[in-house]
Amino acid sequence: MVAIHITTGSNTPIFQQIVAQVRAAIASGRWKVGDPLPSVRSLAKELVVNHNTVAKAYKQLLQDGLIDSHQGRGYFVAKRREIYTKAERVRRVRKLVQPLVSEAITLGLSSDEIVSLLKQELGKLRQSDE
Amino acid sequence: MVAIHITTGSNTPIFQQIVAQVRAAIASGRWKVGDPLPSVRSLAKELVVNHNTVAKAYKQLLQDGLIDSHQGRGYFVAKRREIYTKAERVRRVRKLVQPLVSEAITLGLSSDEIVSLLKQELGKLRQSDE
DNA sequence: CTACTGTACCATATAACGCGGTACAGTAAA
DNA sequence: TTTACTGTACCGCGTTATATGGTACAGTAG
Repeated sequence: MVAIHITTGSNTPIFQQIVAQVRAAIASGRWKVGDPLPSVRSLAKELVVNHNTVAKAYKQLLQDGLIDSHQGRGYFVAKRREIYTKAERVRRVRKLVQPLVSEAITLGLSSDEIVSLLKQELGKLRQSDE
Repeated sequence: MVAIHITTGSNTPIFQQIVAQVRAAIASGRWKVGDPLPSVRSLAKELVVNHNTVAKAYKQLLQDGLIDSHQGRGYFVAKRREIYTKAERVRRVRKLVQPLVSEAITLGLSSDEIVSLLKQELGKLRQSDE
């Protein structure tokens, strides 16, 4: 069991769906440092997609520093590294927050509701991160 | 002055950049109900893009119910309509919040920092909404 | 040796994106 | 009415992104 599922015919590319879900699995603590990821070929087989598509997703995660690769052994959840400066990390998150706020407000949600939803999602994470 | 600017060579399509910025302008209160949007052709000229690209963006915003169109007159910021049920709106926002949380956490931000960033962006909005 | 890993290619097909052009209907002011 | 704007709908074209299928090679572990 891998707990990754994709939706073909979606507006978001398959490889991005994989990236997002691996990222979520790591962020939530479901996958811990050192845990092996499903191999490129096995995950491709399970999702019924091409192995190149999975490889593309893993390549992205590797570049983001979220996973390590060991030729012949596989991919593993990486120890958290600071690949960006504090300012850069804040900048990146802000860039994600802005469209979220715009959409949520135009959808008719109140500020309190938005904050509440965020806290709710944050609450789903494990406290295991020091 | 229109206060819309795009970045060519970005990973996000031009028409989506336009959608996001119009949405932000409306959400922030900078553009109010009834305000005319720049015409398809004039905005296209200003951004140095094709008029079809702007039309595509406006079509999206029209479908989202954020703007009204009047043939021969132009586009105008629409009165807020509830085109989705409460549950559906929450569901949509949650779908946006989840990847944000994943990315922010894996980037190394604390929950408090994330909440703080959100509140900060919310604070930039006008209180003019009823 | 064998079967698994990552990794790197290649060619191909399809779709998305953006451009340029054309066209037509509605609106408003000269 | 004429003119100059508006939205709107096409068409074709080129470029890029996405995904597929195949092949190949190097490293790892039993």
